[in-house]
Amino acid sequence: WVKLTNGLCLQVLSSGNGANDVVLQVNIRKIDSGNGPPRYRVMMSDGRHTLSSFMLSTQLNFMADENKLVPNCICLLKRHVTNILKDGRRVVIILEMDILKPAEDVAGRIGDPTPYTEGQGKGTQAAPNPEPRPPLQQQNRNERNRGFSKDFGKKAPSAMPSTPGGSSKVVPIASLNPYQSKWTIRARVTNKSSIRTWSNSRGDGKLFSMEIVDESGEIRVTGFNQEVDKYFSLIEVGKVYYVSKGSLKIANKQYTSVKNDYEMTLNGETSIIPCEDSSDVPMVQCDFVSIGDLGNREKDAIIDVIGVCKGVDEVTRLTTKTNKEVSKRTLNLMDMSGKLVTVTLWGEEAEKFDGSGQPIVAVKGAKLSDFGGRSLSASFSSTVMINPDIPEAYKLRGWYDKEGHTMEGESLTEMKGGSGGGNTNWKTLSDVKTEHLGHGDKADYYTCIATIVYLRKENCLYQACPSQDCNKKVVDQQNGMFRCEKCDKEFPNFKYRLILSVSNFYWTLFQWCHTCTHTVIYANAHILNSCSHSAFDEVFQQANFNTFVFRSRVKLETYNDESRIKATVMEVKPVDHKDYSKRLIMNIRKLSAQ
DNA sequence: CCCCCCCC
Repeated sequence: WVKLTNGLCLQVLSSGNGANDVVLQVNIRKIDSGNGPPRYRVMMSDGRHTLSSFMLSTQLNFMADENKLVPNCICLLKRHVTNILKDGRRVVIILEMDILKPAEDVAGRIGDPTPYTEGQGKGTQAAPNPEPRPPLQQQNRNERNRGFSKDFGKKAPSAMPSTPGGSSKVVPIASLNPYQSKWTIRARVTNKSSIRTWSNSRGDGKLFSMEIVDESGEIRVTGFNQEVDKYFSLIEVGKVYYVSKGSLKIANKQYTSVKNDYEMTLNGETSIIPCEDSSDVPMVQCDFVSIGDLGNREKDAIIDVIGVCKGVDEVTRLTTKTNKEVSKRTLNLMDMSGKLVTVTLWGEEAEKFDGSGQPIVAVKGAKLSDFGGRSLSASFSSTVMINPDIPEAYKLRGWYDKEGHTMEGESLTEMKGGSGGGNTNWKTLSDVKTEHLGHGDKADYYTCIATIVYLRKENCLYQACPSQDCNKKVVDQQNGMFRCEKCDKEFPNFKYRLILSVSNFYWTLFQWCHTCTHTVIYANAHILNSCSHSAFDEVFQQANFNTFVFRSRVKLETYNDESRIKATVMEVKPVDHKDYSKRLIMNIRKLSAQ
């Protein structure tokens, strides 16, 4: 059972743009629209009056085409815009509407509404509305308006330049739609692309795009060709502009996180004029997703994220499949969900990123990938903000400094290598044993802080293939040649490589990767091979009783019918004592809480 | 009218 919002039909008509939850009964007919898409004229009844000046916006045509929107059904009008025609008549374009009750459940026309005629309350919103507005509805309206007032842009007129179209009314971005062309918005540029060219079957050209924001919302704006020449250099990120006229079309949500159903294209009628007095225009609009919720989002979703940068990798250069050189850097962000996620930055953003002091990092428009479970990548339309001046950032900073920093956090991104911090699988050597790491199908990786107590000198050197990047042990052919099975080649020479193993009372065998070896013993393989016994011993003696962070891989291996755990050290790093202490304190807290 | 964003 639904009740029509008696008397509110006229309010819709007079309220201009925006959102009004008004319950109305529908009558509808198709009108002749020539070659264009069909258009539907809608007559609405609020139980008291009928108004025939509604039009269904074409993106809602499906409601009529599918015979859902039929005479007598009851609808909730959620969003509309009122156009004033040249002759002064008003037309209400329905932008968003839900069907509350299908026609078959409604016993015909409700009440005995009379047609409203122009002049019956003309001029103001003082339409006949004898019943007081229900308080709940008032509340709803305010919520839906997201806080922007009816006096939106009221401070603008004094500073308002004349616009080419002669329209001087500053309207909120949220009210822009394809059915009105005379408007001016006042908005801040939050993101601006570089100039890009394209060439395809439909032609070629150049373009740039930007994102602009005001108190009511945001919109993506694109300029092509002449508009690039006209406006690209004028536009500065962070500045506020009056933008008048432009074409609105339905946005393709696939490529943007901008929260607007429409996108704007600059055209010959457009004017863009800088606005100096702009402190009241917001800086940026974000709709942050908790890192803990990223698992519930679909792959390739474009989302906004904010977190504390718990760890950061070095920048690396890589060549893409399309032979393009690009810089890459990954960071780990943690938020109040206690979850971490890896975020990849690219290009200049990767190069200049400074993660020192664990800054708050917000990324607007990051792309969610399923790599390693869940990870994020900054894409061409992303905005990366370091310690942004927004409430969410201060809240997060406060939380992290007070309690968050003691949390290890759990990462949504399962890392196979690298550090990034925060998601390291820390184990003691006895944990490795008692938890039977390496006994599964896949190898296990862990990190431990350990001290070298013994390095085996025997067989620490081997003769390896001399070709670059091949470290396979060569077979001495006993004729002065050395054969590499991997390269399937014979060489007159080889290179000495170090491989160290260690036995101790915790562990049976460590095999050290070559690069790691150099961290723990300060000698070159060729020198070691040729130096004196005492010098050789000295090198090994020096290595003992040094403590490092070891990242290792463990896997059960079988040979000669005997299975044993083989551990290979993948990375050796000096101990970061501050970080180590923090982790110990955290562990103590965990224990004391049990 | 573009929609290209990479790598593990």
